[in-house]
Amino acid sequence: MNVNTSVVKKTQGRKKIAIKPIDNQNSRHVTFSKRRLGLFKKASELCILTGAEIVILVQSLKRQRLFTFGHPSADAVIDRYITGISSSSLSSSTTDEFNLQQNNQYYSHMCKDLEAEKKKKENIEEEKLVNIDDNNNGGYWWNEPIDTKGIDELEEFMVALENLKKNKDSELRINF
Amino acid sequence: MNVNTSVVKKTQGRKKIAIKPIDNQNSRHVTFSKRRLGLFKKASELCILTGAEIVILVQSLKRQRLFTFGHPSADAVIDRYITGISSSSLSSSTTDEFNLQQNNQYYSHMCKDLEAEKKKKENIEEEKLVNIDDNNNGGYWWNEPIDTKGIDELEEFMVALENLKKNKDSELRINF
DNA sequence: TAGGCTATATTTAGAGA
DNA sequence: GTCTCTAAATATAGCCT
Repeated sequence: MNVNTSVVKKTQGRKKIAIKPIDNQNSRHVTFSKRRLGLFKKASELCILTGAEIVILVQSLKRQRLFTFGHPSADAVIDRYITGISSSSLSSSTTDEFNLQQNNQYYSHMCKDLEAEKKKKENIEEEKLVNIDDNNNGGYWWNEPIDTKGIDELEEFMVALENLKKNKDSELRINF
Repeated sequence: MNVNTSVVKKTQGRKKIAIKPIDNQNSRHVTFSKRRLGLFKKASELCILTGAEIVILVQSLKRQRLFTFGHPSADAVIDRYITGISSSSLSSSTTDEFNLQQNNQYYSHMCKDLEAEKKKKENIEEEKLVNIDDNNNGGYWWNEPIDTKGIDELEEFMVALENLKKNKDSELRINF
């Protein structure tokens, strides 16, 4: 009277878990993926709702893959972080253009298109940068994972970023 | 038969909102605070659950206040990001020590103590760094807001961080 | 290995203190 | 500006495909 009779719940639903390291390799990976996505979604909502500028770097423990989220773009905000300049509100198109170039080497996606993008993820290698809503909110994006072998590119990226930083006084003095 | 009779709901409960810029200054601030906290909490959970290393920079639009979250510490991960080094898994205590020093100039809190800390937030100016669980998970922390006037300190911090980066080859070659 | 599917665990909007 | 309280909106753990 229990095997497969009456109203058997299809799933147990979400189970309560303790916030402690997940031992099982597989579940940990699943959780990592799901929650990383959730985190980025929350971040994008915070961006849109409050106009905040956010950067998130997430590095997986095992795979050493780096995921980033940024609005208006990770490098723009990090750059601002590094230089200590808070030139306020909206980033100029000049800066954004620069950033787009910088980020062009990664597979990038717009926040709002996450759901759609996920469905054609197989073709992701082909895409370089998808920019959709760049007038109002400024555009959100995040990188696809860059495994350890891609670190060289990352390093180049950061070198470029640092150069940007150093030249900011003369070249990127926007509204500060 | 409606004013204040029978079962009147105490609150409307959570209302559904559209993800678009909040016009009302006050609600936007409230939302910013609440969701920023929620974001950091999610991040800390992701850290603990999957052992990921995370950095989050959040800059408010109006006040230009900078909030950061980091595990094992923002500077450590950013540094790794900058140098492009992914020396894997657990950070050495040496690095952590360094980071603690670096972060010491900010009001820092441990993730797990957020709830408790909030209650004595008034005394926050007095505290410098609260480190609680530094053996297993490595320790999480986030900064209290640093307004525009504190940018100088931030700049100093980043300079120190960059120095760390430059000297890494000779000084901080841990396990890479 | 990643994508659906519920049923719950959590988060949080709105209002008050 | 912050903290609490509630009820409803979301996020997501464990399964299954």
